[in-house]
Amino acid sequence: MAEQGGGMSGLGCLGCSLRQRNEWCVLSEEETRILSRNLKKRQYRAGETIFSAGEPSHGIYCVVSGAVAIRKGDGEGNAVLLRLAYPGDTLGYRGLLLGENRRYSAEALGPSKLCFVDQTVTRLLLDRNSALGRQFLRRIAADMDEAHDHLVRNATLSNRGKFVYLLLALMNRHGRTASDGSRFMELPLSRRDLASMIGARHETLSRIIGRLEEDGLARFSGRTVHVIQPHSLFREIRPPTLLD
Amino acid sequence: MAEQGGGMSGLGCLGCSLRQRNEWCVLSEEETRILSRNLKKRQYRAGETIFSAGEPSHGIYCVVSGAVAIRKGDGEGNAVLLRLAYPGDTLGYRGLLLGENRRYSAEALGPSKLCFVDQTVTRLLLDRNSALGRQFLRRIAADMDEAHDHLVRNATLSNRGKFVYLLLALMNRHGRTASDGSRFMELPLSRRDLASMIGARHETLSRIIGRLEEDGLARFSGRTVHVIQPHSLFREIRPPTLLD
DNA sequence: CTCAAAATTTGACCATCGTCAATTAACCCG
DNA sequence: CGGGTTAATTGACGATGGTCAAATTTTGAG
Repeated sequence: MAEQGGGMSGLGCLGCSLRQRNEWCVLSEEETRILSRNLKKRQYRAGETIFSAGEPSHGIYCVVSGAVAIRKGDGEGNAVLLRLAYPGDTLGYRGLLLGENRRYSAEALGPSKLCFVDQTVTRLLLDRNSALGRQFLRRIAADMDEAHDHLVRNATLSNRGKFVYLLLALMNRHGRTASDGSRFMELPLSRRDLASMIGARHETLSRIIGRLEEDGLARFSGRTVHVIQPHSLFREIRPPTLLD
Repeated sequence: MAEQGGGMSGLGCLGCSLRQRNEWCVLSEEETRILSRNLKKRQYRAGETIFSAGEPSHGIYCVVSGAVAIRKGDGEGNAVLLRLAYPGDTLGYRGLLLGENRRYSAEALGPSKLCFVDQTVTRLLLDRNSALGRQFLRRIAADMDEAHDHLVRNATLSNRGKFVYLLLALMNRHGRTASDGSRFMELPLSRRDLASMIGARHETLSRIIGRLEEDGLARFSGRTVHVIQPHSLFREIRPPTLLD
């Protein structure tokens, strides 16, 4: 039998700290118990596939811990890493709403826990609690904004700019600040995946990384990155157009 | 007093042919009347701004006729044309859901009619008819898919490829087929806007267009485009990887 | 620990793209 | 219709990015 809930043993979702921060927060205590009883929590190994593009949607996933890569192909072998999902994020709501097959794949980047909520349960809860629907609307609207911002950056920035932006974004999630103000992190992605996130070849990314090191903006060693002066990176993508 | 409804005089929204095809189709006759009484229909001239990024959202817009450009800036003067909206499309729902200011601008490309529905009315209807919320969810989910596809294309295709794709998409909306199978259309956009849609400079677009003409794939004259063999254009973006 | 496979880096080379500048064409207001 | 402004094209050139190939490093299975 699958473990239930997100946190301490018997409490189920009620004890899940994530509940405060995602759409399920509007559920009553009883509704939360329904959710608890009907979800399947599962641990994924690094690299394991959670679901794949093209297969039917049976429900949604909620990231509990770890990080998940959202990949989408163009039908010709080329696959792009669209975004990363983190604890509190909900995946695969599109199938729930449109009843279509999955349009992208989800893969655990490292060891990750996800909760699966079947369609029937979600629909039941959506019917019982209209606020839940509103929460989903907000979630999607926010995702939409993010996608639009992404589109604008892609149209505006050079590959180097896009990568710098990506680095800063990853740093926000994965970085730690040292006592001297410099920041460092362990990259959750291979170079190939980093390259696919900015729509460039991995060879190109290698060179971009090389140039960033030459320019003294960052130091790369395997998956470890040190950014000495985060400010300098910011300047890269926010050029001194007007006085800032 | 603003005109009401979308079609023949007294019928209001009930007579609006668009209603069949957008989210409002789930409203009852009485709810539709409420909608009719509370919307403001307005004609916009070519180039006229419907709303601008940064200003507060007071409601949503429904495109009745014409075409609308959705523009989004990156905060540094660079503005990108994200997409075009056509009759039946709903604009600006994000503000309704998140209560935030507009994140993009909307501008009439040619003479266009739009209906404005105030927040309070939309919320009233959303409360009365829960199916309406579901419709909005579907709408946004579909928009989301489109945005993701856009992201994948941007990461995958060259500028030429992106432009060919754009041409074919515009052809679907604006094109007519001649007796010999060739297609032609009047472009709804300036070269600059076309360029910004594919994230390229207008000089680059000029050269892409030049090369497409050299290659005999299309003929451009002002805003008129002739595509002799639509198949050849398709081949551009769907290379003969495997046997098709 | 060892070895093979996969990932990453590097080089060479060419195509594409952006920038600056100059020209030409199209458009709008009066 | 004219004049001025904006849009579009073209050229030159440097910068960036993609492709192919080879070398090097890292990773993972056994």
